[in-house]
Amino acid sequence: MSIKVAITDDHPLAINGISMMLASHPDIQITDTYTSGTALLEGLSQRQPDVLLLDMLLPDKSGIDLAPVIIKTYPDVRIVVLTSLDTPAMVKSMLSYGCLGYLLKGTDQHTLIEGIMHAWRREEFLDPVLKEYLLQTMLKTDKPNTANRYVLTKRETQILHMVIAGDTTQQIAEKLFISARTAETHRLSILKKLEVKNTASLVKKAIQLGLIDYHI
Amino acid sequence: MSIKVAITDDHPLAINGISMMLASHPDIQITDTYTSGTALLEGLSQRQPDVLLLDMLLPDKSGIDLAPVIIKTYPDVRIVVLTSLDTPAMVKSMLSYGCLGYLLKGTDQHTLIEGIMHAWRREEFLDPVLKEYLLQTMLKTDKPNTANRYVLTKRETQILHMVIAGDTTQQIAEKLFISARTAETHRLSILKKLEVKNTASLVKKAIQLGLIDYHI
DNA sequence: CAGAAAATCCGTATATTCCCGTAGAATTTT
DNA sequence: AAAATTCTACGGGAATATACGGATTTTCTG
Repeated sequence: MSIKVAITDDHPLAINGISMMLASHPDIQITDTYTSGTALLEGLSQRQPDVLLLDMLLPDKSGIDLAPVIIKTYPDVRIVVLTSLDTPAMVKSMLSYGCLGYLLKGTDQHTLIEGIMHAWRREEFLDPVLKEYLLQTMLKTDKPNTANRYVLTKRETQILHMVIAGDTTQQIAEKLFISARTAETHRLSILKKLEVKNTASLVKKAIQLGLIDYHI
Repeated sequence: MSIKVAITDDHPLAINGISMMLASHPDIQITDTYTSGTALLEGLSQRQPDVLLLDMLLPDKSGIDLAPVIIKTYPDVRIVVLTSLDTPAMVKSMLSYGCLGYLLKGTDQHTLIEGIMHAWRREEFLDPVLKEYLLQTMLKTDKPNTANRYVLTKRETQILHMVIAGDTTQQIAEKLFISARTAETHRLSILKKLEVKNTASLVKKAIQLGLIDYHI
């Protein structure tokens, strides 16, 4: 038995660390490592691993965009999310897409291997630390069962980017050749979908969810 | 010659990776590893390394807050920032505080060791990738020499946090027992200091600068 | 202690965001 | 082809945020 594992993380340092943790295991074989979303998609078209360790924050595409595509195109690839992004909303989203595991980057060797093994057997597995944390969050909030996916439309995504770039509704309208009302409607839809009340929370949440690249 | 190196990163995985890269070097000795800002400060009060590898994003305190304190208290400790936060503003800030090196997490073994060596000799060292990138950014923007530190007062920082938490001016005023006008004035000061025009840009910039912790 | 910086307060005015709707056209899904 | 979703567009009104200018008290610092 040899489990083919691919790693996707924009930090070679992290890939290094993960590789070290897995190197000792006889049944695990690291076949590919990628540092960007495009590289990953390209590599997958060539050959598929059994288990894919996927980081959420990549330079080009976010994991939240990649996961659905990968699962649809390569249903045999089991995805284990391995990231530091640990908001409850994020975890829910990724699991609802069909990701099997969700590990935090602070995980230890034992948990990491356990996560990979579970995913390989197509069983769900959550980082124990995360499990505890989610439980606490659920207990504190009123709405326990909202499997929110935060799926924005193309237009909404486009406008979200412009909002975060600092454009006002008026400017957005001008740039997109639509009326300010329409731009406004989109902004409101985004606010509702992301369950926030104002622009400040919106920007924060969008960054939390990895919906946008906030660098530069 | 033995250089004592301490590592601070909230991800054990990253610490693992860094350790591996440095393990082979005969002159480098890893004396301490920390996963939080408080742990770091506590550890430093016991014993100080020659070189401190410091991540920007820590669970409790941000590197931008820690660096000035550490440099003031322990001037013998050379700080090398090792992070994925790579905005020009951020780099400028950290260097102006007295950090000697700035490396990206995507760095390779050779560069990492070079950075540590330079810092140990009290020489500045920038990741070559970052250098190139900064150059490009400088060429594109109009204002090349603004050594802006974005120093906010205590009150402003406090209010910035509340803004990003989603509070309105009114709510901030109520929570802090000040008039809405005052809260407003502070918000405007923050906008001016950070050179932005609206809340969306403010939140983004604050996160870029590492001024706030956007996790959870 | 003196001066500087910070925190507090206020008036007026405009700009922008947010909330409540409705509705036809285009696109995608079933 | 029918159903669902998305995109576009518009109105009225309330709430917030931004801009400009000025002023007093408190706190920090040399």
